Amino acid sequence: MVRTRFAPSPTGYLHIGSVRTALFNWLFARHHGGQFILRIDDTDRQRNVAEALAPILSGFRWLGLDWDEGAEIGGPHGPYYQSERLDRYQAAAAALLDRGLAYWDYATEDELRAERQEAEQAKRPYRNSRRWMAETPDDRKRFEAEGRTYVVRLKMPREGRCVFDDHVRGRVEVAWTEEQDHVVQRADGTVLYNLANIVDDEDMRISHVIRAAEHLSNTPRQIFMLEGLGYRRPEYAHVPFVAETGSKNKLSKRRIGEYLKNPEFRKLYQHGEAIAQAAKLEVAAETFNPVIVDFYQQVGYLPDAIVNYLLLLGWSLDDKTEFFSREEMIRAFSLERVGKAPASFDPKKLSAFEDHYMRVEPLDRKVEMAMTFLDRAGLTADRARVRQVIEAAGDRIKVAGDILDYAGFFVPDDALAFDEAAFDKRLRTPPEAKALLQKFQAALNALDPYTAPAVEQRLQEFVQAEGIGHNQIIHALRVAVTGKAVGFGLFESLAILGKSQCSARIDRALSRA
RNA sequence: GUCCCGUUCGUCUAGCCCGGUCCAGGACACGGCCCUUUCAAGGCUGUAACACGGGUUCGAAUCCCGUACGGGACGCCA
Repeated sequence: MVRTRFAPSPTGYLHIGSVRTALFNWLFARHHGGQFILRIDDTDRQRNVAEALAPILSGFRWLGLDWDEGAEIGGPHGPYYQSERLDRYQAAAAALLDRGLAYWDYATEDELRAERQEAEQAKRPYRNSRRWMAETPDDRKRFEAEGRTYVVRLKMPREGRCVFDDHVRGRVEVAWTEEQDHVVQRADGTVLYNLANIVDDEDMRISHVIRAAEHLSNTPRQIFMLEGLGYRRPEYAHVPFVAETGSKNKLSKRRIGEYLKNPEFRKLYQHGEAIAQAAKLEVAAETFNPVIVDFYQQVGYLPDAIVNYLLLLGWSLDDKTEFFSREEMIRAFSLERVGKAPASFDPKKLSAFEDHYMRVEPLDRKVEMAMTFLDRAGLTADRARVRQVIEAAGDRIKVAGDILDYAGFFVPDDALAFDEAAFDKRLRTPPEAKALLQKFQAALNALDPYTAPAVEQRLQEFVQAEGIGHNQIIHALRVAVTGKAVGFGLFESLAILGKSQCSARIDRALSRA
């Protein structure tokens, strides 16, 4: 039975690279008809775990990555919060001591530092001297008589090699001499990640550990412990980290200032920022960041686009296929086709996926998404009109928040904002503009029905009768009724607004000019 | 410093394990033309890469060695 897991720390945000790892775990489990477990790597010391966890769980739900056991839903192998599992870890630490695989270390930090420095100066690799190692009650008494406190350290092998197979990297061999006597339990009894991790994986019957490559070096010490404790050895797959745009550095949320110097990254960010402003979103600087999944959720990206993009971040099926439905990706996914090199986060590519998915998104769903953005922006929008605008805008709406580019269709006529530069250029500057517009307004007002084709026909007749070019009327008309220099089809725009609104807006523009 | 890893068009990548079908395929981006009331979109079309140096071989993106560059891990963090 395949069982995979993802174990986020409750940090308050979901990093795009983490989601990619989670997605691979999810896909692998689903591909094999197994289970995906969402375990929470919190610690005793953390406060407000629920609060910090909420955005993470919300991100998972939004992306459609459902879990079979874990946070909020429980399951037969819980508890799924590390903070509630301390007794299990302590029992494991005790067992390691019992079996001679770990020892009580009474060294002070100063003593250890001195040893490290000494090794460094002698240019030889540091290795714990085990001078303050206690393995018997007598040893312990002696050290404790000196007022020392202890931590529990692994008594790592000092010869031979650790060998394991990795679904991504192939066979991995590490000399045990490369390994330190790692601490597994602190003086206060709490345990460290590596121990907690193997205990959890054992208890939760995890069959495949799919995690970021930075954990590769944790693997030998984990294998040492789990074999000593008689646990099953899971299969491993270490997937490369997600790199920055155009570099090989690990993508980090803190370096956003740096990333904004990249034109493509900045474009992605500013687009989102404009939407957030128009929609009056209260965004936290902490999470309003294209490195964090929240960002996409907030400005109205489609989860399918994000997931499809993330899938190709380090995985590919062949040399052609790019688009995968959930079913297709579940069927096609395999660890063997995960690449070994870091994959760079590419904002352009992500936008391209978003474009594609938005294009095939059913109209009703787009209307639904757009409504929430209009709502937040404080615009009272009629559903039928939203639908018309979305239809007319077509693929100009790349993310749901883009509906706010067409806010002009949802404001009262006397509140329409004009693009001043366009207004000057099209209405104030050309000497004949006002007269033509006024004349055409009269022609439009006589029109019935007021449909896009009818408006277009009337315009053709008008330019012929007047002996003018299209350009002499079209631009002025667009600015007058939409306030903007650009937009979707002018005739559709007029038809959507209707005769009375168009006429009122033209009146207002004329008096203003 | 020690150990491990990576390097294919501007970008993301396929191909590498099992050498010839690769004068390297796809996508995105970019250029040109067409279409066009603006902005998009669409159609056609084009530019563009095996990090470098040796070796093995009839033949190397693919195998071996070295160099350069980049990265990751080296915690009483997770």
